[in-house]
Parts: sequence; C-alpha cells; structure tokens
Amino acid sequence: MDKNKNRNKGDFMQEDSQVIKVRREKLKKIEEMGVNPYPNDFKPLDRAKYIKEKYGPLTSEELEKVKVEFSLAGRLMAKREMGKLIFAHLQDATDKIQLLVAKGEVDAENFKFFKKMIDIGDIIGVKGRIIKTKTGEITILVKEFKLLTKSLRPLPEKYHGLRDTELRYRMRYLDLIMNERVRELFRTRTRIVQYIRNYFISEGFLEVETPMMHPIAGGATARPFITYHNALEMNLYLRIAPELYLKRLIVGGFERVFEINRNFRNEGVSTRHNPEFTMLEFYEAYATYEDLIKRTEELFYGLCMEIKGKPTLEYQGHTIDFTPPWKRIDFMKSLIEIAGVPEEVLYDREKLFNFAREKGIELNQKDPRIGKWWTKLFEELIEPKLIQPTFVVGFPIEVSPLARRNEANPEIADRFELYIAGKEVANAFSELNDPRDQRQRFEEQIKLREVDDEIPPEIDEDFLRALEYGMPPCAGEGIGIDRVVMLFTDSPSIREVILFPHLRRKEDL
RNA sequence: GGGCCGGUAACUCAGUCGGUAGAGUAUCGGCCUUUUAAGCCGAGAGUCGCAGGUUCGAGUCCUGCCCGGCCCA
Repeated sequence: MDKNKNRNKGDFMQEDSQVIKVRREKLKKIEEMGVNPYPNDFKPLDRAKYIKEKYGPLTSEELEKVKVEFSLAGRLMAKREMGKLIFAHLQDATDKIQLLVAKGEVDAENFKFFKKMIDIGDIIGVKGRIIKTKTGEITILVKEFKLLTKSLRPLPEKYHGLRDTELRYRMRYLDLIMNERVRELFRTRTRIVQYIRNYFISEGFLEVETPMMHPIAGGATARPFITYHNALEMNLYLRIAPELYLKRLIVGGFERVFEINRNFRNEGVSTRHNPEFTMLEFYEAYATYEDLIKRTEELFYGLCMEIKGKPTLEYQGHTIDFTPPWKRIDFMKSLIEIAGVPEEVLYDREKLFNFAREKGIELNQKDPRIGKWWTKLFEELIEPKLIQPTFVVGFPIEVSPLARRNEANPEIADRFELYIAGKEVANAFSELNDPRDQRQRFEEQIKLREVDDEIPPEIDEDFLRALEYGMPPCAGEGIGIDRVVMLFTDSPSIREVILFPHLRRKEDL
C-alpha cells in the first residue's frame, strides 16, 4: 500500500522561507566582496570552557596584565547590537563564551561586515584578548574575526530551543546545537560505554567483533530483518544476538570475550524498543552464573561511582541503590508471593489460563509450554514492581534453551535476569555445553515454530559441531546498553538515548 | 493493531460561540559604547498536516488519510 498516495506535489516542493532567501543573498554578496564563505585555514588554539575556568576567577585588573591573544572557533548563538558595540555568544564543543566586537577594536569596515554579514548560526573564528564586563562575565574582546562557514538556515527560538520531539529526532544536529542537556546526555552515554569497555579489558576479556549478518538468526527468539547477498545468492539476517558466535570463540580457546555492538529486531518501535539497539555480551570460561552475579554487582557499582560519584542514582522519581549485595528472588516464588498466583493454579493449565484472563492477560492457548505462560505472567505482574536492582533466578528450562540445567532440579536453568526500575537490564546463565542436550532443546524448539514464529527456523548445525569439539564450562551475560544509559541519564524513552532513532520517512522534511 | 492527545510563520505558542490569521523569537530598515531572553521605533513573513464533506462562510464542525507523542496489546 502506498501510504503517500494522498499527498500532492506540494508536499515535496517546500518554498524557501524569507529568512533563507536573505541568507542566500548575503552569501552571494560575501562572495562578490571576494571573501570565501567556507575557508578552512583557521586553527583555534583555545576552548571556551578552558578560558572560563582558568580566567573566570581573575579580576578585571588582573586580566589587564594577561597580554596573551586567544583564538577560538565555534557557532554564533546570539548577537546583540548596541550601536558601536556588538555583544555575541560563541559556542564551541566545550561551552559558550561571550564576544565583544567594538568599533575601534576592529576597523570600521570589519565592524560593518560583522554587523551586516555575520548571522546567528554562522561558524566563525575569533582572535582577541580577554576582559571582564561590568557584570563580571568573561568576554573575548575581538581584534580579528573570520567567517568560517556561512549558515543558510535560521536557528530555532533562542529561549525555548527546539522542543518538538519529532523535529528533535529527525534533525538531531539541530537538537544538539540548541540543547546542552542533549549534548551532555550523549557525552554521558560515551563515558558509560568506555567505562564498561575498560572494565572488561582490565579483567582480561578480549574485545571481539562477530558477524552482524547471519545465515541463521539465532541466539534469541525475535523476528529478524532479512537481506540478500547477490554474489552468494543467499538470504542473510541481521543478527538478533551475537551469542552463538561468541560461544564459538570460547570453543576456540579465548576463555574471556566480550562484544559491544548493535542487535536488530524487526519489531515495533516504542519508548522501550528501537529496531537497532546496543548490546553488551560477555562470556567467561570456568565461571558460573553465580560468578556473574558478583561481576554484575561490581560492574554497576563501579559504573555508578564513575558517573554519579556515589552508589545511587535518581530514575523517574526512584532512588536506585547499587550497593551490593542486591536482592535475589526466585522466579516461581515471585509468582506465588508477589503475583499472588495460588500454587495449585500455577501447575494447572486450565486454572492458570483463567487466572490470567481475570487479570486481563491473554495467554497463547496454542503454546504448550507452561513455562512460557509463567514468563508472560511474570512480565505483566512482577517486572514493573522490581525497582531496586534485583536478580531473578530459577527460570524454567523451557524458556532457557541455551542455558545449563540446574543439577539439583533439571526443570530449571542456572540463569538469572537482572531487573532495575521495572526494566529487564541483563540476562545471564551458566552455558549449556552438552551438545546432546543442546541438540535436543533445539529440536524441541523447532517443533514450536507453529505457535511461536519468533523461534529460529533452522538449527545452527555448525554451532552444534563447535559444541561437539568441546566448549569449556562457562557463563555468559547480555546487558542492554541503551537501558543502562536510560537509567544513568534519567531518560523515560529509549529514543532519548539513541542519536538517530528510527522514524517513519517524511518526504517533505 | 486499539485508545487518548497533538500538527497554525523558520522556531516557541495563542486563536473564545463557525464570521478578514495573532504574539514573542528570528529576519529586514532605523537609534543606541557594557549588553546577555538587551531595549526603543518601523516593516515583511501563513498550503492553519493532507484530501473530501457540511455551511452563505471552516484554523474552528464531520469523514478518511499522513506524521508525531503518551498509554495499552
């Protein structure tokens, strides 16, 4: 269906606004004056933040003695003309700083050029000494300036900035220009990823890159994106998880590996889901899921101290405390004690189905796995209540096809999921390394494709072969990086922490 | 997929009961040597998301569609 069928040509042919026309005319005039509007021969030696930090505390008299000439470059964010003075603000990657262009400090011709030809939004380079204004603001008294890039579009309103969520996501560059909070958020994202990367490197893990395109989309249950390789004449799937490849590397003998990269799942977009999202997965030979509980506590505690300088953070009105040890609850017990499912109902399909229906939860009647039903009830009734960091253990084996069986109780897996602020943040288990059991589980799974079309359609025989060579006992974990960033930046939506979230195409933008 | 809310100048937003489309910012012209959401005087700027319908008359009411947000599945 052509969703654009009702659109007429006007949607695609937006007339330039009056402001843009004026800018284009200025650009032409600038070139006619013999000035290059896009030169690249200015090297800024200073940065706004550094100047403000170093010279901010000095008095005007002390600044008089600073004979150094400073050079800065950045985007002009404000311009206030006052007769023979022009105040302006220049924004570089570090901060904003005030400029003073004064007749007398620059010659009359240049003053006029700045007044008439330099607009808010232009990138300029300036040289000058620093002064303090009457109100005590550190200011560059401009001796020389140079237009470095002419801007042809007006910036959004200076006071409110760019508010419209749709425009902020579609034109993230404008959002970043206008909103310091957004710039800070993405710096924090990078700091989080770098901390995690350094943590694993320092623990002796090898960072690796495994394929993004898989012949079989395994390692999770989710609908994949499909693509086609012309030369190989085959379908490929964008990966839904790197798990099966990272385990091959454990077979290969690396013992400790991790990967931080994108996964792709062909599902709806919402405040919780983006079709591509960033996942950390790590695998550790000779470790168990119990070891990973300790590692996870250590990782988050250290991360919180690094980012927040204390072991707690504020998320949507909740104070989250990462001081170990964290709470642990049993999956089945939580269904009985927190969700209030009577024990005799839990194991009776008919009673359970009706119980769920009363709670407004529709279970997939065709799915024979009662464990899948329990998981659904857990997601609905328990997940939102797990605010403080909580490890949930004792997951049914039916919903853990890659996890090791518990030796005392073969119906449950040696697995945990970590919940924080009502969201699943991590999933980990002692890995199944018995190739016979793994084959059996895959075969059972495949039979269920009729009732669950997210199950991979094909058994990854090469993965099984790798297991037959022998994978050392190990444990592995996946952590959703976007959700971690949401927590640390108090963001209610995943789209706030992704630079370019996916939106429907809009031709006339 | 369903419910609710929104889309008006480049941006942020008003727009009453259906009766000529508004403000601020930005832009343009003028004044101003310490401003900082500068100020003052003046000017220009609109496919009211799109397409139909009702009406003498629609930004406003009705229908369908597009885009976004929030909630639910």
